[in-house]
Order: sequence, then C-alpha cells, then structure tokens
Amino acid sequence: MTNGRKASIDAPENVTCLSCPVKSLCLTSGLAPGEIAQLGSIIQPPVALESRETLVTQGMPLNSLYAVRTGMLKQVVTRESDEQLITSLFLPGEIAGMEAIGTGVYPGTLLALETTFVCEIPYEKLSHLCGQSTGVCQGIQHLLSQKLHDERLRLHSLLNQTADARLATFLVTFSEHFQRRGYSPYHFRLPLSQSDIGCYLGLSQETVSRIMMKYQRQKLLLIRGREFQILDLERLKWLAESSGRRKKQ
Amino acid sequence: MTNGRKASIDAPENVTCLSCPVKSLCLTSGLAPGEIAQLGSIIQPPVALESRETLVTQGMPLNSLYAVRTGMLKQVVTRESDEQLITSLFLPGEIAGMEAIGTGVYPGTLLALETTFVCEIPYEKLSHLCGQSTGVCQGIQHLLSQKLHDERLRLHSLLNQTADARLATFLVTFSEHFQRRGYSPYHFRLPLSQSDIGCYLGLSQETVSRIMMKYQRQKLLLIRGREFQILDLERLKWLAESSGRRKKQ
DNA sequence: CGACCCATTGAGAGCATTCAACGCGTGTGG
DNA sequence: CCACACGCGTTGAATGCTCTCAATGGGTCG
Repeated sequence: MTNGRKASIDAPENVTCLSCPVKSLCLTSGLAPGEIAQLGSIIQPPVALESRETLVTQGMPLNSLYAVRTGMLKQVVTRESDEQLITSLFLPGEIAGMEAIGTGVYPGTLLALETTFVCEIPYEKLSHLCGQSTGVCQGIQHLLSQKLHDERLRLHSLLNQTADARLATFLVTFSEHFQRRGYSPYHFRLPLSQSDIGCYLGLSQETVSRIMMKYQRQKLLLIRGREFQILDLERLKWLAESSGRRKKQ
Repeated sequence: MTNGRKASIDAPENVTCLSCPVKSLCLTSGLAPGEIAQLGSIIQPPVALESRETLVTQGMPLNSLYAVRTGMLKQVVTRESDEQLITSLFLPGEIAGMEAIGTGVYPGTLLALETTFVCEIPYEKLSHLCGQSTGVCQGIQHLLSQKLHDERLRLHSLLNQTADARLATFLVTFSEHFQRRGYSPYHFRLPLSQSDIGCYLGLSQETVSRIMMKYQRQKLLLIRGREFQILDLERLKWLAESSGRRKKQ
C-alpha cells in the first residue's frame, strides 16, 4: 500500500511544515513551535501524484494519513452493490485518510484528481506522538470533531435543498475554500466531471449539466472545461441560501 | 450550563463503568482495566433527565461530554434561518457532545426524548487523561473517526434512496442498534414523532405517515403509538437495499 | 369544552430522474 | 489516414416520486 514513489519536489530540505503555504489549515494550526518541529520530524516531504493515480485502496490496512499540499484528492467508496460513492474531496491543507482510524482499514480509495502533492504522515508515529504532545492529540480530535459536525450539516443541507441550491452551495463552498487558501475565489479549477459532481451531490449527471447551463445563461458563471469563473458570487450565495425546499414558513 | 440536577439513581457506588450494561459500546471498549479505572474516576454517576429536558444548549461552551446509559437523546441544530435540523440521535452506549470538541462550543441543543440516564464526562478532565493514557486518546479518535465515516455513508444512502428505502433503512438501523444493546430487534420503542423522523430523514411528515401506513398494510410492521414491532425484518432489509434510486444498471 | 399536537388521507403541482439521441474531442487500431 | 469506440457534455420528452396545501379525526391537557 505504501506507494513506492519518491518523487519529492526539488529542495526537499526547504520543504518543511514551516514553509508550507497551507500550514494554517493543517494539523499544525495552533501548535507551539516545538510541537510543530516534532510533527515535522515524522511528516514526510511532499510526493507527487499524477492525475488519476491512486494513493490508497479501499480495504487496505491503515498505514498513513496524507496532508494535501497542492492539487485535489477524492475518496471513492465502492459498495457491495457496485455503487460508487464520492464521499469526500480533499483540498490543500486538508488531511485525508482519517476515516480509517476507527477501523484501522481505509474505507475508501483515495485518488488524485489532478497532479497533486501530498505529505505522508505515518499513523504509527503520529499515534505515538499523541502520547507526548497534548497539542497534537487535541489537534487530531479537533479536526475530526469539526469534520463530523461539518458532515452532519452538509447532510442536511443536501437533503433539504433543491438541485439548484445544491450546485450553488457546492460552488460557493469551493470558492470560499480557495479564498481561504489564498487563491482567487472567482476563478478556479475543479478537476471533476459532471458525473463526479453529481455523485458527490446526489444528483444525476444530466441535472448537473442543465443547471450549469442555466447558471451560465444567467451570467452567474462561466465554465470552460474544468475552469470555473464565478461572475456573480453574491447571487450565487443568495441562491444557495434561499432556493431551499423548506416547509413550515 | 452544568445542569444542577443530582438525581443519581439508587446505589451510586454500584454504578460504575464496570457494571454498565452498555460499556462495550462506550469509550471503555478495548481499554485495559487500569485505564477503565482512570476513566471511571472522572466519569460521573448516571443522572436522570426527564423527557424533553434539555441537557446542553446550542452555542454554550463545551463543558462535558455525556454517555447515554438508557433512553435516548436528540441533537437539534437551529440555523440562522430558523430551520430546525435533527442532526443525530444518541442511543445507550453512545457519547453525545463530541461535535463540540472542534470549536469548543456545542453546535446544537441536546435534549432527552424520553426519561434518560446519562453519565457526565467533564471534558477538561478527559482531555487531561488523554495525555496519560494512550488508550483513552485512541479511543476518542477511533470513535470520532468511525462516526465521521458512518455519517458520510449515511449521507449517501439518504441522498440516493427513495423515501421507502430511507424509512426501511432507518428501522433496520434501529433494530440492529437495539439488538447490539441486548434488546429485541423486533420490538422497541422509538420516542420520536413522525415530524422528528421526517426531519431526521429529510422527508415531510406526511410522507413518513404514508409509508408507515403502507408498511403496516403489507404486514411488515406494527406500530402502536411509539411502540414499533417489526414483523418481517428480512423484507425490510431487502427494501432498504433494493429500493434505492440508483441509475447505471 | 376548546386548544393543541399528532397522525391520516386526498388532490394537485413541481422537481428531478430515467431514457434516449446527438455532438464533440480523443485515442486506438486497421 | 480513416473508422470506430469511448468518455464527456447537451438537450428533449415522459414518468414518477415527494412536496405542499388542505381537511379531518383522535388524543391529551388545561
């Protein structure tokens, strides 16, 4: 399961957590310098994944977590009944593989949606570090707890929103994520097919297409291939909020 | 925030984690006896909540987690827009309040659906214990990770299932939960109104009613008030699996 | 007895799905 | 070089599921 690739980017010794552009979103957030150094000593330097390359395979025993540095990962869970679920997407600064901690087995396959650099975090060592550094221990718990609650909210927004609102929410969320990472909130790349988006949002691919078209006709968006340009973020946010389906006034 | 009630059930000294009927599902699962004793020293004896009594209020700072001993809790998240979401239900052996770890604030209100006994776990002390016992630390991480993945799967099953399948899944899940807790999987009490169930499953109350009626007509179920009797669990499981809405063969 | 919550049931409307056809670009093999 | 398959996206038509609105009745609590 350990991918044997060692394609570290140039100047590996410069590439520490301290110089990482997305460190504020990662585990290191809020740690004392000493603790960051400890973490840095177990986190591997970034490794490149090509587009479509798989990082871990569903069912394999937990070996490492992976911090995304650039690019994007998706987690695909295949069910008995052959259905494919895209249960989550990982952007720079996020840590993939944490769903495996509970059972010790990766519950889904992680694969790169575009060229992606990830930092491997051997779980064994991280777990050991937990016993020494309360900061690290709490950092992991905070991340997990936060994700859990986010997921609960996401569930309900998806359940109660129309397809229009789901797409709008999806786009706004990405816009905000990119903004938080220092990129433009108005222009970004989503290396996902319409099928992927549909799968992630619980919609059919055709519906995704229709709504994307509609939004483009309404001058809210401009899509060329996988490049998304948001022309009217305010209105998109408004759509995300207000075109829900909620009853009871 | 700490509810001043001290209505411990009789013989408090007998009421330790060791004698707890649902300990195998709780944090204590898989810990060494010494670690259980440590945990036991910080976990408060069970306290009774009346039906509809609130345990913690949304927005208050995290103070304690709560292990459910008997009864049931629901977590209600109220959004800006006044909508009420039931984001989760807690059965005996489950630990409520963990969503608050990430932000330090309870993201929702916890309240009892029926008479419920909970064991308070002061988070401050638990967090301190984490630094001393790797078992406790890992136990929390495992629980959180497990819940996170469960929630991701739940999201997708809700998104891709018809209302019929959602209800069937809901009932089967509860049946299994009760079975795992030593109760009958065929006959149990769900202290939820149809509105609550609808809210939890993303359905309208009327739809819940119609499907419940249909299932009773088909002799799958028998409902009297809040008492549920499952007459054909196999077929219910089959419905949960197969009446999805999935495309692509 | 009236207020209120909860559940049942009917009718109509709307949204999203499925099925289907088509176009476009890419890569592959004849 | 061309034919073809294939993935991806667009678009139309029809079906059907679930929602909303509305009316009704039973139960409980004051």
